[in-house]
Amino acid sequence: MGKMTNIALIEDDIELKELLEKYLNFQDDFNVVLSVVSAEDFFEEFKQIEKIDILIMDIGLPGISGIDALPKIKQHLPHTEIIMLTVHDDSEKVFQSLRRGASGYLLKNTPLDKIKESIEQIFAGGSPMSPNIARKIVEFFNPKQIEGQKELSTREKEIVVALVDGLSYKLVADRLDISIDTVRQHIRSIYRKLNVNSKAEVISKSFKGEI
Amino acid sequence: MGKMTNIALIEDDIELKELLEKYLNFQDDFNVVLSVVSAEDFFEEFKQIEKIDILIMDIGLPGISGIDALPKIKQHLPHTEIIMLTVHDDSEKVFQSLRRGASGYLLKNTPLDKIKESIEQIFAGGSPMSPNIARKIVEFFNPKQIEGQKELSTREKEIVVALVDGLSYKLVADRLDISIDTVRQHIRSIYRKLNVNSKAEVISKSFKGEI
DNA sequence: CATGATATCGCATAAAAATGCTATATGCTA
DNA sequence: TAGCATATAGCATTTTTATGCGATATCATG
Repeated sequence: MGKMTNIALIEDDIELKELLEKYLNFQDDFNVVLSVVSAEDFFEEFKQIEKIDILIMDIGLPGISGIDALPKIKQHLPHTEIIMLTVHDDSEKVFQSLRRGASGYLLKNTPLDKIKESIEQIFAGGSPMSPNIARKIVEFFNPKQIEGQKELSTREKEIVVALVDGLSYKLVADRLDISIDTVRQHIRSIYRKLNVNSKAEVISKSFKGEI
Repeated sequence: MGKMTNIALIEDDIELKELLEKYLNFQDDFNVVLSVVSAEDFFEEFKQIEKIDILIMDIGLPGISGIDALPKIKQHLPHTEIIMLTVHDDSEKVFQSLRRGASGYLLKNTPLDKIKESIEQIFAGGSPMSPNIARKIVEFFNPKQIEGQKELSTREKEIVVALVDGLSYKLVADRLDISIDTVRQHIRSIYRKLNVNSKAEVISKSFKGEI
C-alpha cells in the first residue's frame, strides 16, 4: 500500500459533504481527516489534525466565504493543496481563487470518479480544472473583441504582451528582434486603436480583458 | 445519428498521425476530413474542405511552426476550434498558443479516449487542458512569493491604485491632493519595496496579485 | 491595379518618468 | 529618547516615453 492521502472537506451542503466523505473514505489510499460545514469550523479544528494533503472546499459557505478564507488557510497550511468545488463559474471568482492560492477548480457537477482523478492529478504535479473553467482562462488569454474597438494585429498583440511583462521599448525591441523605432510605431498604432496614450493604460486594459 | 464532427489533423509524426486518424474515424460521430504533416500542406488543402469543426495540431512541425501558423489559421477559419497536441509543456509556448487562439492544449501522452473526451468538451463550451498545462496557468495567476518583499503603506497602496488606473504623476497628485514631488517620492519607495523601476512593472504586479 | 492594413525603419522634439540628493514633521517603538 | 518608517516637498539631471513627420515593402481585397 502506498502512503495515505489525508483529505479535508469544507462543504455546507450536508448531503454532498457526506457523499464525498463516504466516497473518498471508500478509496484505498484516501482518508478524510476533517469534514466541516464552514470556514469558521475549519479554523477551530484544523490544528488538531497532524497533516492535511488536500483540502476540498466550497465558495458559497455561510459566514466567511471560501474565497476570503483562502489566504488565511494557505498562510497556516502552505503545503496543503486546495481544490475549489463550487457552482460558481464566473471569471471573477475563478481568478480570485487562483490568485489566492487554489490549485484546482471543479464545478459541482463533476462526477465522483473525476474528483478522485483530480486528487491524483494534484500529486502528479497537475492542476485539475473543469473544462468550462479552463475555457474562462483561455478567454482571459485571448479575449473577445470589445464593440467598436479595432482588432489588434498579431504583432501588436505581441507588443502588448511585452508591455504587460514590464519591458521598456528597448527590451521589447530586443525580444522581437526589431528596431526601437519600429516598436514606437507599433505602439502608436496600438494607442490609436485602443484610444489611449500611455503604456499604463494599455497594461490595465490588457489585464481587464479589454483588448 | 447526431451531426458529424469534421476533424482536421496537422501532425508530422506519421505513426501518431495515422493512429489518431484511425481512432477518430472509428468513432461514430467523428470524421477526419483532412490529415497533413505540415502547416504548409494545410494551407494548400484546407480550402477544398467544406467545414472543419476541430483542428488538432502539433507545435513542433517542420517548416512553419504550429504557433506561427495559428493566427493565419484562425483568420481563415475563425469558427474552427483548435487543440494543440504537443510535447511542449513550457509556459511560453502554452501562453503563446492560448493568446493566438488555441482552445485547448493537450500533451502527447494524453490517451486516445481522453482526446475523444476533449473534442466532446469543446462542444460543451469547455477547454480541454492537460492537468500539467493547467498547473502552468495556475502558477501564472498565483506566482511564488517573492523573498523579502516589503509591505506597502496605505498611502503607497493608494498610489498603486492610481497608477493602475492609468494616471500620470500629475493626475495622481491631483487625485490625492499632494504635490507631484511627493508623488515621485512615494513612487520611489514603492519601487524600492517591490524591486522594480517602472510604472509598468508595478501595474503588472498589482494585477498579478503580487502586491 | 489601386487601396488599405501591416510591418519595418529613421529623425526630431516635447512630455513624462526615473533617480539622486536634501529637508521638515509626525508618530511609533526598541 | 534615539532611531525608523511614513508623509510631505523641492530641485536637478538623465532616461524613457509619446508623438509628429516621412519612407519603403508586402499582402490581401475589392
